[in-house]
Amino acid sequence: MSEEKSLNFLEEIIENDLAEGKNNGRVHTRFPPEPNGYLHIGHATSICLNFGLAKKYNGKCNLRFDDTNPVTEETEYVESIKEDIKWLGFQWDNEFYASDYFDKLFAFAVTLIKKGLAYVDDSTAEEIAATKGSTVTPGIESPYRNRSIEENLRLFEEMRAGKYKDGEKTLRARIDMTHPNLLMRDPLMYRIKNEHHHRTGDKWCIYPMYDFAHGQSDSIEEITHSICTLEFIHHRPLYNWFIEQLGIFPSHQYEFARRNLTYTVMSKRKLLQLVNENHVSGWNDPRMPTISGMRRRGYPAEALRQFSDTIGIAKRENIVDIGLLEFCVREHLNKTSNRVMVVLDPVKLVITNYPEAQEDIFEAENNPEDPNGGTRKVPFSRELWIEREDFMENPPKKFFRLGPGNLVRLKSAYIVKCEGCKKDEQGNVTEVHCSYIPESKSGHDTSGLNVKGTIHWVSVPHAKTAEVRMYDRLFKVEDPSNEEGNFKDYINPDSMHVLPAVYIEPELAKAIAGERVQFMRKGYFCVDTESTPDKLIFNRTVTLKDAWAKEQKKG
RNA sequence: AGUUCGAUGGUGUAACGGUAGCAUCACAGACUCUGACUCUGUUUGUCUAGGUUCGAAUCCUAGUCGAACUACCA
Repeated sequence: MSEEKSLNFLEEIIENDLAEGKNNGRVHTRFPPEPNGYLHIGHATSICLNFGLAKKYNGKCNLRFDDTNPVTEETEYVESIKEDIKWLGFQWDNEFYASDYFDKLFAFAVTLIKKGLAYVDDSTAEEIAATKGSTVTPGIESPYRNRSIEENLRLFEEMRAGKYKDGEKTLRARIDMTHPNLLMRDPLMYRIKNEHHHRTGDKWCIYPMYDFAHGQSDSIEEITHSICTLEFIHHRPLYNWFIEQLGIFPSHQYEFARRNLTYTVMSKRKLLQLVNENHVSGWNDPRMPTISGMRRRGYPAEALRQFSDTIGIAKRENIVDIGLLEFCVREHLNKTSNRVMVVLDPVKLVITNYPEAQEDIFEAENNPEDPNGGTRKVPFSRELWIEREDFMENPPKKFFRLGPGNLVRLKSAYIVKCEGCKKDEQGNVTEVHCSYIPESKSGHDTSGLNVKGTIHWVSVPHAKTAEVRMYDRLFKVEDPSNEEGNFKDYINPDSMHVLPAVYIEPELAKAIAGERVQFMRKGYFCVDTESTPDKLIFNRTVTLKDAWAKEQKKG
């Protein structure tokens, strides 16, 4: 019996609408990005919401690019957005562009002019701002507000025909300059931009403002539930006003609070800065909170969807702990990724009683969480690489790894007993010496020994190498946008640490780009897109939880 | 200051007048050929003050705190 999961507030609205027979039981949502940047994890939430709701209620979801500003928009962004949505596991029912509606929007504008509800204004941007008023003072009506319908019609046609320069004239809605909602004080509908548009080319030199395009675009597509973030709540009365005056399909807008994440920034403006100023390698840098960055980092789409589902949706301010995202990533990766042995910070282990010419080939389980995960062959010899941190000459009480006299299991191989180490003049350990117990062979252990610690290793003569990029949080503080000064002052200088040549078990050399594995006891890693068979590159997706590190911190 | 929205453990989210629940985090323990995973247990919360009611996180009033709005951006 499955637990009845409680509905979020949008699902409640939809179920009420359905119960009342609104829109003939139709549910139609849309995801409306502006193609001026790459999608980030916040968009992922919105995508999961819009596509998820459509799916849940047997409805449809459009992808619509809100491309009303030719200056900032590019085809590159359109392509990346489509790729990200598909990768997340969603397919849109229709692909539309606000620019598809430029003719209709122009006609809407003409309709409003004819109703005396829009006028051409010759005021400059500064004049319009100055007469806007404020939250406590009313605005002042433009001297051009009462032009005749005929004159407005003529001037608007002239605007379209290219008779005027950028900024010389605008088309404004004629609403109420004393309205408490600043957006209702004769908002701009059209502005002149003699710019080439990524889709309409040079057909237009006037472009509708977002506010004059968005609501009507939803209406044209007969979107039943227009879901957006909270900051558009003040725009809703304006969208409704346009829809009512035009007498077109009444889409209804609902707002939710955007999700913020700790240790990162989410605004496109800030992300663009990180890219342009080379704080990161690009929009898909694995440290970026973009969908493409997370994909490259190795975050599975399932984890992003799970995360979106877990954090839910509401209308209150929030900042979600990035640990929650990392939990979702680990949870999925734990079930799906193969285990391999990689030594990141090596020191040599010599098994003094193991013959020099000898080697063993062990059969190691790929994934203990997956019964069908299969096995792989791992070669073993007298000399192995192990992690430097897995040996201590004077270990503390709860240290379960190698120290003089200690017994430790070499994963998938033998139990060894530590006999000491070799050091250089500076006192650095150069070799750890052990003896192995032949009866303790993995899978055929008759030694009767029970050891507390297990460590990973790579056979020295068989080892291959790879570059590993150890990623950490991009920022040092939880909420960089809310700190004193510039958010860039809080960039974590150690957000990427490159290990040029770590030792990997030979089987791993076959890994291909995008492949995700668990480096045993170290974390989840993913083969980077820049990786080649000659030069393997791994990105650290996320660490494993580390109870020992925590124990040490306690001191 | 005005308008609008909001306030439940550290974080996120439920409870729709009737036992404050879930996830994560933290802590303790069990298990372990990954100090992972898994399992068990524990701590921590209704912004404040009044009111209505047998009963209030929920309804009412007042206050407090937070956010958004004053781009020819979206």
